[in-house]
Amino acid sequence: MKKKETVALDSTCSKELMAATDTLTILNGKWKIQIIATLNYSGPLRFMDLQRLIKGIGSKMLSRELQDLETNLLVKRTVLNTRPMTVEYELSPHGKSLERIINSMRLWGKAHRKKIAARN
Amino acid sequence: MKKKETVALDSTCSKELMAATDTLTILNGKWKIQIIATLNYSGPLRFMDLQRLIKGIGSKMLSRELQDLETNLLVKRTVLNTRPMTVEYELSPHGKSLERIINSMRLWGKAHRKKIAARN
DNA sequence: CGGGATCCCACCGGATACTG
DNA sequence: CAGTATCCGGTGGGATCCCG
Repeated sequence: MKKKETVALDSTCSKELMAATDTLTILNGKWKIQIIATLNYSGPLRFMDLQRLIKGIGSKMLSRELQDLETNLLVKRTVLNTRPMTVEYELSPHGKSLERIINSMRLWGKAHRKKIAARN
Repeated sequence: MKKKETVALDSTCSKELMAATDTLTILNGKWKIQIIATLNYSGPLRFMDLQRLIKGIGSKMLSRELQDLETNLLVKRTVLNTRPMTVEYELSPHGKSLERIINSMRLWGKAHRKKIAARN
């Protein structure tokens, strides 16, 4: 017997496309990629260290973007029992799984720059 | 003599990361991915056909997003000599080169949904 | 048919100040 | 140290109307 299709295939298959848009939305925001890349490169970092490493970001934005990433389980937040308090942020395995995609985007972006530059 | 580094390698190598952010920016906007995927699937389409296929988009947004994509050389716009006028849009080869990335994002997005759903 | 012009609002993101 | 509160300008995107 014939296996039933799990997804209705309309012309654009927008149900499937939503997953791509989800990824875009999660990565969106002025600092998300830098935060992820910084944590991926440097390992666990405290709030202030992140702010120092990511040039130009304010504490409000850093805080909000980290909360977004934590909500999406990409970043783990750990409060250390010290005085004054310190908090460590680190990429979760799920967060690290973004490395391949970010790298693809980095490569495509570089190729794209050349295309645009050659456009005159 | 020593070749000079073209990019200063700070801890996060933000110059390289910019290319990834570029890609994000180009793909950003509520409808870009749908437009690209629709053109990729259906081939050349007229303005109205696109609007019919992409449920919910208004003419203003469709127009603006298409202009963005055209500026970035992802889409080719062709005005046909008919009455009343018709315009055809199609993906450029450069635009088609996004297919792999969009597909990666689609797969990651699906995996991410499961992760989030299992979070309880 | 293929858009542009206008209005409108929600949200993004920066600056500054403040708190436990 | 690690944030939150507040204010504020800019932009994204929808609705509607209009034009060649």
